[in-house]
Amino acid sequence: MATDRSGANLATIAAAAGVSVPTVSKVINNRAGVSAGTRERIQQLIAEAGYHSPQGRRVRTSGRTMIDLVIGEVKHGYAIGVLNGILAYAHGSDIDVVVSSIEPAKFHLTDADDWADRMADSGRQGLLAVTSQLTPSQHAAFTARGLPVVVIDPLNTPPADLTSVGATNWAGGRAATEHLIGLGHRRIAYLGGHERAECNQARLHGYLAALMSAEIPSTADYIRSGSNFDRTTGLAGARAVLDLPEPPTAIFAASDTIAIGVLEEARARGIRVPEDLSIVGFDGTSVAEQSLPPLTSVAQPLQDIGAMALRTLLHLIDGQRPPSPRVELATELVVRGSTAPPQG
Amino acid sequence: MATDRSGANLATIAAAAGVSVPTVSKVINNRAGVSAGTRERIQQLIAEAGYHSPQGRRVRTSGRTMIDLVIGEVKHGYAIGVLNGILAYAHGSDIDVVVSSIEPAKFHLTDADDWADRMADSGRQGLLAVTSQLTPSQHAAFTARGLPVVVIDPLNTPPADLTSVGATNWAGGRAATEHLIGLGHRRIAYLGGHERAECNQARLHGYLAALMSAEIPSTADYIRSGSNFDRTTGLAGARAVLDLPEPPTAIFAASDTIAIGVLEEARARGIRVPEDLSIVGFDGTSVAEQSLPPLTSVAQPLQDIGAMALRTLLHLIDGQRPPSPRVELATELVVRGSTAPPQG
DNA sequence: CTGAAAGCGCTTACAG
DNA sequence: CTGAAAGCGCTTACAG
Repeated sequence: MATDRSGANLATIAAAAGVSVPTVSKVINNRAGVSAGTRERIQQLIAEAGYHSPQGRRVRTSGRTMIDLVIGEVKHGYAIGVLNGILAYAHGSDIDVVVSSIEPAKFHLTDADDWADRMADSGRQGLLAVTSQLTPSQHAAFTARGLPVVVIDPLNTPPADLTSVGATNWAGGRAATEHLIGLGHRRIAYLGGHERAECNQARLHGYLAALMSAEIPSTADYIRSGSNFDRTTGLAGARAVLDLPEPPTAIFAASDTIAIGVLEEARARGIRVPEDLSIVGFDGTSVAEQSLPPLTSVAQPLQDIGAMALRTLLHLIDGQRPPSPRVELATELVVRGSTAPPQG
Repeated sequence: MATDRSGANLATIAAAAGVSVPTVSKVINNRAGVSAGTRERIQQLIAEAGYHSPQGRRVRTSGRTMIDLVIGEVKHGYAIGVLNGILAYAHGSDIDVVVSSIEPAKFHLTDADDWADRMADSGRQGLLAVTSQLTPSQHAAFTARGLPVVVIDPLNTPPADLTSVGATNWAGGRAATEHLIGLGHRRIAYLGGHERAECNQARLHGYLAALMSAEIPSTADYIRSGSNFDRTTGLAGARAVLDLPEPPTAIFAASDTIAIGVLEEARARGIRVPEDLSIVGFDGTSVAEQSLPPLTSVAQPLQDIGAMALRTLLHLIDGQRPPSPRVELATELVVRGSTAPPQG
C-alpha cells in the first residue's frame, strides 16, 4: 500500500520550498497572499511529497481506499463499458468508488476547490473523470491537496501534466479508413463527435493519414463535427454530406451512436446499406452488433480502459509516477455487415 | 438532526467535568490511566455535549450524507435507468453515493457484518440495493448498526420489515395481457425471469388475473420462468412454447431483453412479428424502441423508481418512518409494432 | 490516577 | 508578497 512518505507535513514542504510554514498553509487552503510563482512551486512539491491533511491522513491509515468518479449520464455502451470496467476492478481491489453523475461538458463549471476540499475531508484519495472537461486550475485544485487525477477521453485538450487513459484513436481512425479504401471507396466522409475532444481529433487525423497514404485528397465538405457523439449528430451529418452534389460512398462515424444516426438517415432516404453506402462506427458497443445491418466498428476495449484508468490512479495515489502521462490501449476493427465495395 | 452544540471541544468538556484536558483526551482515545468513575462521568459529558473529533466535525459540518449502492453489472436499460435516477437525485440533493457492482444473485453471500462495519467506519449512513438478494440476517446486520436499507426489485421475497420500492408489476402484467386479449388473442404465453423474484411473481399473477377475468383457462405449458431476465431466457422460452403442438399466438415477456430473445427466435424460424406472433415486453427500455419491429412494452418509470428509493432511504436516515414498507410507482403500457390481432 | 508542561501540526492576525 | 509570533486543539511523556 501507500508508500506513505509519511514525513510529509507543512514543515517539510516549507523547508523543501525554502519558504515558511504559513506560506505553505496559504497555498493549501487557496488563500490570497502568495505570488503565482511561489504558489506553483509549492503546489509542485505538495504533489510530489504526497501531502495529506490530518483528516485525510486519518482515513488513509484507517484502511480502505476511496476515490471519486465523475461520469456523465449513463446512456450509451461507451459509458456502460467504462463504468463496468472501473467498478469491476474496484470490487476486485477493495476500492470504494463514489460516483457522481455530471454532464461532461459542465464539469469545468464545478468549483474544484470546494470539491477537492470535500474529497480530502471525507478521505477520498483521487479522482477519475470520464469524458469530462477539466481546466488547468481545476486540476491544480486537486493536486494542491495531494489528490491525483486521471481522465478518460476528456472533451478538451487536457493540461500537459494530467494523466489520461484511452484507446489508440489515431490508429483506429486510420484502420477504419483503410478498410473502406481497401474495399474500393474513394469518396469517404468523416462524421466526428465533440469537435475539440482529443479523441475526436485523433480519429479525424487517423482518417486523414489513411487518405494521404492512398493519395486520396481530403475534401472539406466530407469532414464534419458535432457537439456530441450522439445519434442526432449522425442524422445531421448524414443529411449534410448526402445532400452534396457528389455524395460520399462511405462514411466513417466517430462513434457507434453517430453511425446509428447515419443508418437511420440512409434508411429514411431509401439508401441501402452497405450496397449504396458503407458505414463504419467507433466504440464496438452492443448497438453496433444489434443494428440492422450490424455495424462494422472500431472496437475500443472499454472495460480495460476503465480498469486501466483506475489502476493508474491507484498507482498515483501510491506515490508511483506512471511510465507515461498518456496510456493508450489498442483498438480493433471489427468487420460486420455495414461495409462493402462501392457499386458502379 | 444533531443539535450541533458547536463549542464542544476537549477544553469545555474538561471544564465541565472538573478535570484536565489530557484526561479527557485519554477517555476519548480509550487510553489507560483514568479511573472508571472519572471515565464514565467524562463519557457522559462527551455524549451530552455532542463532541466530535476534528475529523468528525469536518465531515459533519461539511454536512454531506454518504450512502452505499449495490447494483449488478450495468448491462441493460433497466439497470441504466435505475442508476441514472439514483445518481441524478443524489446530485440534486448533494448526496455522495458509493457504488459497488456485485452480481445480484451473489449479494446474500457477502459478509454483511463486515460490510456494515466498514460503512459505519467510513461514515456511510444507509444502503440501497438494486435487484439484490438480502437475507434477514444481513438486513439485521445493517439495522443493528443504525444503517437503514431500501431495496429495489429484490430477487427473493424480502424480509417483512424491509422497505422496498418498485413498479406496479401486478397491474403491469395484467395490462399487458389485457392488451393481447383485447386484440383477440386466446393462446398467450408468459415467459418470466428469475422465478422467485417478487416482481416476476407479481407480473405472472397479473397475467393470470387478466386471463381469469376473460375466462380464458391458463395453461401450464404456456408459463415458463428462467434464471434471469436476459435474452437467453427469451430464446429458450420461445423455443419451448413455439415447439408445442398448439403454440401461442402471443407472448408476454417479463422484460424487454427476454422479449428480444423471443423476437430473435421468431426471426430464426421465419415467424413474422406481429402477423404470426405478438410480443409484449416489460420495462420500456430503449431496446424496445429500437428493435425491429419496435416492441410493445410495459414501461416502468425506472428513473423515478431510483430517485424514489433514494428519497425513501434519506427519510429513513433522517429518522422518519416511511408511510408504507412498500412503494409502487405506476407502469404504463406503450403500444408499438410488435402486437396485432391474431391471423386466422 | 491525575495533570503541568512540552510538543505537534496547523491556522490566523499582523508587522515589514 | 512574506514570515515571525501567537494561538488552537489535541496528544505525549513524565512528574507527583
